Amino acid sequence: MTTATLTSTKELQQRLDFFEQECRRRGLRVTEQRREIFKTVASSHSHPSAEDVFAVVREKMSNVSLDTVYRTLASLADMELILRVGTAYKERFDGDLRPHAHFICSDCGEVYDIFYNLDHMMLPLQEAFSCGDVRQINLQYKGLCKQCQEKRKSGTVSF
Amino acid sequence: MTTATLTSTKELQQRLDFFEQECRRRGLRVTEQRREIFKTVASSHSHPSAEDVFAVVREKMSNVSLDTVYRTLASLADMELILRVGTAYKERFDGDLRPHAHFICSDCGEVYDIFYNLDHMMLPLQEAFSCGDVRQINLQYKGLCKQCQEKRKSGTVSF
DNA sequence: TTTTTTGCAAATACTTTGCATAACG
DNA sequence: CGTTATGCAAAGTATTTGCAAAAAA
Repeated sequence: MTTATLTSTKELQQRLDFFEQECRRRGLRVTEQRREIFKTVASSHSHPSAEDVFAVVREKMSNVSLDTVYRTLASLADMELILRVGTAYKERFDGDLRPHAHFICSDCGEVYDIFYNLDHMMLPLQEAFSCGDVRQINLQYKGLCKQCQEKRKSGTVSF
Repeated sequence: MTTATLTSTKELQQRLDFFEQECRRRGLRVTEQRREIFKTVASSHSHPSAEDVFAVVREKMSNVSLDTVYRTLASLADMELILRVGTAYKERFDGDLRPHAHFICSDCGEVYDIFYNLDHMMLPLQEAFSCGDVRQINLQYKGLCKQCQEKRKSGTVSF
């Protein structure tokens, strides 16, 4: 299995610079909390939850609050500076067992089917099997659905 | 975009038969609630949430409870008769923006990185773009990690 | 100085659990 | 009849929100 190279100090600094640049570009203020929260996720290789991030950041900033961590993680994900492993929405179920992918709207959470031959998705399967017993392959395309694109254009939402 | 064929009555009946067969094989009782909940998800094309399923089932069985729906959906997913669109765990974040896939354990929720060239994942992208503006591709392999496999073997958990 | 962000506390959503009764096999 | 599943109510997690004070630009 390919091992991830640990992020170097130089690389991390570059990412921090880009983070600040992106904040400024979007008119978001570069606060100590945002910087620490971003640094924590950017340098972690363990896919931390909000609570995990909170625990780490708390060691440096004893007064940071959990809701700031939630708010910041959400905005960092919106800015595409970090990724969500899941979908940020309540669980949904699918009774269609035919192989297919999903488009998931990151604004409204709507799920659309994408039927397509997914045989080539099986290629990394051998890699995956080194982690455990693979029972299901889940291919998701995340982004903004047409309706939410329109809403952002016309409305006050300005992300 | 390829359109899903609506599940025919015959096909649905076959799936219901298989559902009963699977319940019996695992020593689970075939109750009216389980049958209705399975039928609802199996014949839906809208990726319903637990609440959605509850609302539909309630029309036929006015006294069904939401916790039964939750319990049944969980066991149907464990039996692999239906799929979870998400991961059934709290959200986790990833600071590594290099393209890679994830193995996610359906028992403990642990996430493992799978580094692999994902260029061929881009193929269904055109399909996905008909739904909206794709910002991220998420490839998940779900199953049991090695540790949880051991736990099931040795312990009392018998799914 | 003006506007955004934070921390606190409280509220909300979603999901799970204990227990007595009902229902399956 | 013995065991499993259900419904009810209550608890438990995860996440979000309103608001006054603090901090960035």
